[in-house]
Amino acid sequence: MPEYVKKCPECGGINLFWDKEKGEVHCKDCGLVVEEKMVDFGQEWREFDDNGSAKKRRTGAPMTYTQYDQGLGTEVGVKSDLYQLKGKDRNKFFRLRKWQYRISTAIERNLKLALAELKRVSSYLKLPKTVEEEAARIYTLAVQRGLVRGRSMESVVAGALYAACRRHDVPRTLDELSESSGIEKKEIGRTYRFVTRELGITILPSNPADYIPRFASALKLSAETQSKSIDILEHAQKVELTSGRGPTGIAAAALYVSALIHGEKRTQREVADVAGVTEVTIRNRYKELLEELDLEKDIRKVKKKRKKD
DNA sequence: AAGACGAAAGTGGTTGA
DNA sequence: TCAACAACTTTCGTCTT
Repeated sequence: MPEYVKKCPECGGINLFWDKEKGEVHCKDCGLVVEEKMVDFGQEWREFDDNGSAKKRRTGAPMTYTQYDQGLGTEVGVKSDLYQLKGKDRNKFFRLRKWQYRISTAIERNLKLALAELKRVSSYLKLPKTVEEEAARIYTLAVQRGLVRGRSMESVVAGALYAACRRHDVPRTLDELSESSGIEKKEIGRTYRFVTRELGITILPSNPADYIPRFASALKLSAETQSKSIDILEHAQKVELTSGRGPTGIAAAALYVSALIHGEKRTQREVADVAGVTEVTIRNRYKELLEELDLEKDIRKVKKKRKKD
């Protein structure tokens, strides 16, 4: 059973499908993405009160990276244990404790703040839990390696989120991340590259097809147009038109062409806006697509048809 | 008049010497 | 570290619908 029952505003069908992995709800009948930014109904595990919340929990939290110490804190000895030691050992123990305390509080304080920010941005973009977890993991690693030094915490959070999105094939554009985090696009890109390189995270170039449903829905295009554009993309990939190019531009061009073919014309500007690229880029990709994939005949057909009407 | 097209110059990033 | 380079953008003039 779906979490809620709702009708598709486009076709009235109730065959809505919640793709938790991508954080999108789409209609299986017409392909409309009804709500791409789902509210997360999941249990809220984090606690924001500052007074020893970890100890006050009634139940144990699941092991999770969105918890600043993964829910499994370690303390070096408790006071009462210390009195069993003597002299040097005891001093050593105190020193250790002090260091442990200093390091961990510094890191923890940072993580606490950062994860709150991460959570905020993530819920603004309505990212799925898995992505949020991944981002938190990446951020935690980054802090432990001191990669945040010299960079703003927020930008690293944004970078981690972006990386996590990419890894989970839940593409959000840099623009979207930038808008929701208030960090400049360049900066996010920079820290994203830095962090992934330093942590040795390999990220596959994102697949243009992943962007199609979202763009198509923003443009209110039919399901046929959508699947046609995915066909085009697959074809384009075989001819190696896609490598080296920005995935959003290609996705946008494919969508533009297939909309044209299906008589659901959108202007280049409209498509460009939702895809976050310029008309020029669409034109360039579009031209390449036409050259390589002999789609001219399809387009001519549509044009003739339109003359008749 | 709006949209499509293309040329030219500029930007930020990668790569290779 | 610097220069060449590719992709993409911005801007602007021209053609098409």
